[in-house]
Parts: sequence; structure tokens; C-alpha cells
Amino acid sequence: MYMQRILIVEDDEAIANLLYMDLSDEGFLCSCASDGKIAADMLENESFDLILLDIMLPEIDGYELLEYIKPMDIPVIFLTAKSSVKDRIQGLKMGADDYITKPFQSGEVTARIEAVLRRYGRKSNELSFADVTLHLESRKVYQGGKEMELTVKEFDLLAELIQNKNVAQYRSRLYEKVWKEPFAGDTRTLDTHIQRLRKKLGWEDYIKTVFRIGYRLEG
Amino acid sequence: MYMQRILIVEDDEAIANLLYMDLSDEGFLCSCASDGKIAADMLENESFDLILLDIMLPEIDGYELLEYIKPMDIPVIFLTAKSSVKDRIQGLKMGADDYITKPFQSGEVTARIEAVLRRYGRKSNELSFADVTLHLESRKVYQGGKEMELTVKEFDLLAELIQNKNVAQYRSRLYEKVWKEPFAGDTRTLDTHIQRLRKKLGWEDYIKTVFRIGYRLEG
DNA sequence: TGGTATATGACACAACTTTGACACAAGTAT
DNA sequence: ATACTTGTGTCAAAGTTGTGTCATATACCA
Repeated sequence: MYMQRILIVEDDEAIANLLYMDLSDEGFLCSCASDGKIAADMLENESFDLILLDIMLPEIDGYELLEYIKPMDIPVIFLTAKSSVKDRIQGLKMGADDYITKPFQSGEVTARIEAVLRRYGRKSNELSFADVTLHLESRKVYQGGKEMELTVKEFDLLAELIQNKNVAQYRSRLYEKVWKEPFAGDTRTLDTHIQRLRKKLGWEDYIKTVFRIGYRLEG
Repeated sequence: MYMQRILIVEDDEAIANLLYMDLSDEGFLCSCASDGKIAADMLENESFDLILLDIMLPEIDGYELLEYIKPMDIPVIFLTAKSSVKDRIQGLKMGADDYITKPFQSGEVTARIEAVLRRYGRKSNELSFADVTLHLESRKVYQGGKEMELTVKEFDLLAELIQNKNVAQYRSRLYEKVWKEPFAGDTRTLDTHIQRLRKKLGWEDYIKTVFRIGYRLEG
């Protein structure tokens, strides 16, 4: 699976490390630059899908670097201190795509990144979990390199599960997302499809039932 | 603590007020807009963490407004009449994150809002107390690193206790929060569940009974 | 200080709900 | 026609939850 590359431009080593680890966890390929000059060098030699840019930097500051990045058509998310309203506004005016205020929760950063990438149409069109990969455009499914035959409903259900891995999803929500109609709740439809997925993929252990709630893809 | 800001877009004043009061009670910072035009103006000038959006609106209707909101990456929950199945489906298709049918119970709205915010990574999804951690979205529970099996009611009750640690909570309040129905008061239901939690977690010392009042999680 | 009324703890049990397994029929596509 | 997909019903198994009973604890009052 193709990994999104992210450049973290941040001189505070603690924050840079935190970001690096969180984002690596989430499946991004990260590089760090501790000042604007190093960042500019890296941008010359490698390509990135997104840049996280601290404003306060030694040597070349964030604004200057933003000017340099602009013609490259790479989305930029600013990192600013919570207090500096002026920075946030100026950042957006200068063409940043979003900003995140420090300190931040890890989930927040991922969410923003994915949102920005999606807006730029650079979000991967593949979903993976364990040994399975879904190609969303071709709607092909591979398990351990071998192609699998999934029906439409199975495919959609699996995609929904993977997109929300490790989240206990209510049956109603799951049903409505996949079937696009209100959940009546007195039939075995959803359950049956879950069983079929489990069986076909051998995922009895990955797809957990959360009693009285729904299902969770776990791993 | 940082308060989440919610924009309520609803032309029925009674419903808007109801929502406003309920959500303010629950610790959200609310603003109301009575039609789509006003809402759009407010969105230009303020930032929100979530939008509650009625579909039937004068001037600009909900669907149109949703298009406008979409690029802003703010989660949207639709408010629809119970009967209009078509609306609900179209809402989901257009990218709403959830919907709530009118008339609704107050608890329902809060629950959905928290779920959506959590999904967007804009709300903490963990609760901890002593040696126990609850993951709200996966609904997993760990005690000292080991996963515990809690039932739905046990989980909800524990979450409610932790969220109000060191507060003596009336049994009626506790019951109504977790069971989402009025408290009759002449059964052993709540007590039994408290005992089960105590036993399962070995929390005989943490969960104190406040005689004639209710319970308090203490530490 | 002891008695009384009330509230809670402990626990077992039955009713109830939910889910898994599976077969079948109706609907669709090939 | 044929093969495949999909939804639904039935039944069994598994798990959850409410309630009653009785013992014990607490507050209050004489």
C-alpha cells in the first residue's frame, strides 16, 4: 500500500517526536526538519504529500517557507500556539490549508491531515487491514496477495469496518452506512453478512461482536 | 476545560430552545441560527466544532447549507422528521455524519454528538480512573493493562461514575443517565449493577455509597 | 443506649434479549 | 437456463438484566 509522506517542520524536538510517532503509527511516512533551511533542502530532493509547518522557526521562518512551498502545490497545515490568533489568520491568508493549535491531541492531527488530503484528492484509494487490501476504485480485494471475490454488500461492509477499525459501531449505524436506508432492526440481514465476511476471510478473530451494540474490527 | 461549540440551525423556536438548554447543560457552548442564511453568516465569522442542521429551513434549506459546510470539515448532524425516510437517506448520502429524528429524547442528542465528535478526533475518547481506562469508541476496558469484559450497562455506568468522580450522584440522576428512562426507585436494579462493578473491578473501596443519596466514585 | 424504620449489600434465578448457524426462496445478472 | 447474490425466518446457544429475598448496615428517635 502506498504510504502518504509527511514533512514535519518543527524546531521543538519534543513536539516533533510526538508528531513523528503518532503519525507513523497511523501509517504515514514521516520526515522531520528542525528549521526552514533544512526543510527547503529536503523539499528539493524528496516529494511530500503534506507539510506540517511550525511558524516560529530559526533561520527561515514559517511564513517565508510557505512562500517557497506555495508553487509546489503541497498542502500545508500550520502549527501555532493557542494564543497567537494573529498567526493563525495570517497563515490562512497566506494559503495554508488548515492550522492546528499547540498543544494538540494526537487524534486531532490525524483527522485534520486526512481531511486536507481528501480535499486535495490525494488520499489513498486503498484500505488495508491485517492481510487484506481493498482497492476502492477497482473494487478488487486481495488477501495475502491473492485476489478474493467479494459481493457488493460484502465489499461495502468490509470497507466500512476497516475505515472504522477499533471502533465499536452500532448495528444501526453500520447498516445505514452500507445499505443507505433506515435500520429496522428485526431481521438477520446485517448479522448474516457479518458471518459471511468472517467465514470468507477467516476473520473470526478480527471481527468482534460487541454485545448489544454492534461489531468492531479489532487488531 | 475547552468547551465544544455547537451551531444549532433550526427555525422552530421551541425545538431550538430545547436543544440550546439541553446542550448548554451538558457543557456545550451553543449558538442558534433560525435560517440558512444566518447560519452561513455565522459560519463565516465564528468557528464551530459541530453543526445540528434542520433540513426544512426558510431561505436556504439544509441540503444547500450542507454543500456550503462540506469544505469546512465540520461534522454535521441532521435533524429530520421521523417520517421522512427520504430525507434521512439523502442526508447520509450527502455526507452528513449522523441524523436524529424529531421528536427526540434529550439524552439521545448528547450521545450522538459525543459519538460524532469522538469520531472526528475532537473529543477525548478515553476515561481513566485508578487502574482502569475506558476507551469510549472501541468500548474496551483495561485494568492494569489487561482487558476486562464489561456489559453495556456496566460500561455506561462506569463511564458516568468516572466522568463525575468525587461527586456524590443521586441514584435517580445516575439511573436516568445510564438507563435513559425515569427512575421508579423501588427496585434493586441500580444497586445490583453497582455491586457488579465493585466486584468485577475489585473497587469496593473506590465506589462509595452515600447513604440516602446515591454513590460516589472516590479517590 | 437501644429500638425501629429504612436503605443497601449479597446473591440466586428466571425472563428476556441478542447473536450464530443455516437453509431456503426471491431476485439479478450472465 | 444457470449461477450468483441477497434478504429473511427458524432454531439453538450464549449472554444480559431485572427482581425478589434475606441479611446487614445506617440514621434517627425516644
